[in-house]
Amino acid sequence: MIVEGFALRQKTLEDGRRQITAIHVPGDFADLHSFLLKKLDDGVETLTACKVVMFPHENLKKLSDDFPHLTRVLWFMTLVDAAIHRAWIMGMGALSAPERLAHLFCELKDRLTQVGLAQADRFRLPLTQSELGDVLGLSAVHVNRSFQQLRMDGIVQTDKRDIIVSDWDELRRFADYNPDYLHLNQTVERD
Amino acid sequence: MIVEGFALRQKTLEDGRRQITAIHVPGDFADLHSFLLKKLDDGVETLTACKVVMFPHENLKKLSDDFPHLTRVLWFMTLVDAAIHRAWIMGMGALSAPERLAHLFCELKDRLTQVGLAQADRFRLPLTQSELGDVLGLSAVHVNRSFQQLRMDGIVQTDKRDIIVSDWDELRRFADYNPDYLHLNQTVERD
DNA sequence: CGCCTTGTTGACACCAGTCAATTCACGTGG
DNA sequence: CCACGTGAATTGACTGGTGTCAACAAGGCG
Repeated sequence: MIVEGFALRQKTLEDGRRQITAIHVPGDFADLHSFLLKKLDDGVETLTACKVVMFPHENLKKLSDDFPHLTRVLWFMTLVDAAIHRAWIMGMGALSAPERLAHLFCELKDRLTQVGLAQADRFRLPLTQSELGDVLGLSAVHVNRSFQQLRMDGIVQTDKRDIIVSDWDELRRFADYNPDYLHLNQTVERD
Repeated sequence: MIVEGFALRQKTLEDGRRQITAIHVPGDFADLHSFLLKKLDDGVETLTACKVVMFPHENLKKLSDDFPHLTRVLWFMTLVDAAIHRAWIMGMGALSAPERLAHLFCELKDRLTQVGLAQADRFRLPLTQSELGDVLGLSAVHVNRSFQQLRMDGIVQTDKRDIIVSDWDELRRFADYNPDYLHLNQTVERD
């Protein structure tokens, strides 16, 4: 399923606590992981109106039988997903709340730029502060206070749901962000 | 590279903070992710004496050209890695410190049982409390206190580096643990 | 025996969660 | 056009979980 919109992947505990484990931006192959894992233990929820392109598992199976290179490209996409997971783990374990928020902004800026959905100084973030809390493992109130700190420090401005940053390098330094893990513009060699 | 021992995957920040993003148990294909991602941004460190079996990328390339089913099996293994990453994200964002520790114990018990390295009521955990802190995003001191709470609640005992649990179901309930994400015993269909 | 790593403990500071109230933005219906 | 309702953002007061620092105990090992 390829999504033309924003979607979230989340896990929910017995007592209602939930954690968002991935953010899918337009163009992402949202549940490619379910091709081989079959029953995926977490659910997907759309954030914005989404056009979805379905890809039946039989077709993927056939494709992976006949086109080794294309298979490697799809595999590569899931490996990038895993690398993003690791970056999030790093953020949740080692970064402060404002740093985590800043790190997420840096990542989304780069991912959205890749699909032409970010402007030079800003991008649209269709998440409420409460949802951001479920992404970062913070309470909604603390997300709000982290926002305020980034605004007071002058490294992030907001306008409605737009995130505005004039000096991305400053934000990247603040968040200790290194985009290598996204493997942007990398190609999967054919031979 | 297939490892016959314990190893850690970790990310390090500029200022020295580090976060462990994965624990490899004996039998894991430790850096299969680097096959297509090439430069992996995090490093691997061994915990115990390890025998390693190297697998050159050219061989993997050839294998994925000629054996679609085997390719899907390898792909599947990396998808399980990603599922484990998501479970860790869930734990770091939604669980308390003792719950996180208990959740990790449940996961390692199941993974070690699969390779015949766990006994019915215990398994060997070759990590210091400080390293556990870097896994769970906690300070070493707080890992120690979480240990004490689990011991006082009577759901975990320790003997040197052995983790001893008499009632796994109780521990699983405490940690809200569901092993589905490990996809144990699942096969990748050939046709 | 004495070092060195690991585990343990206490005191204290601070980051982050909770709860409740208020403001704000926005859409809807009268 | 305005009153109202709803969800989101914001604020304050307070609590509690977790980090930090420092000291000490407990083992493993040369």
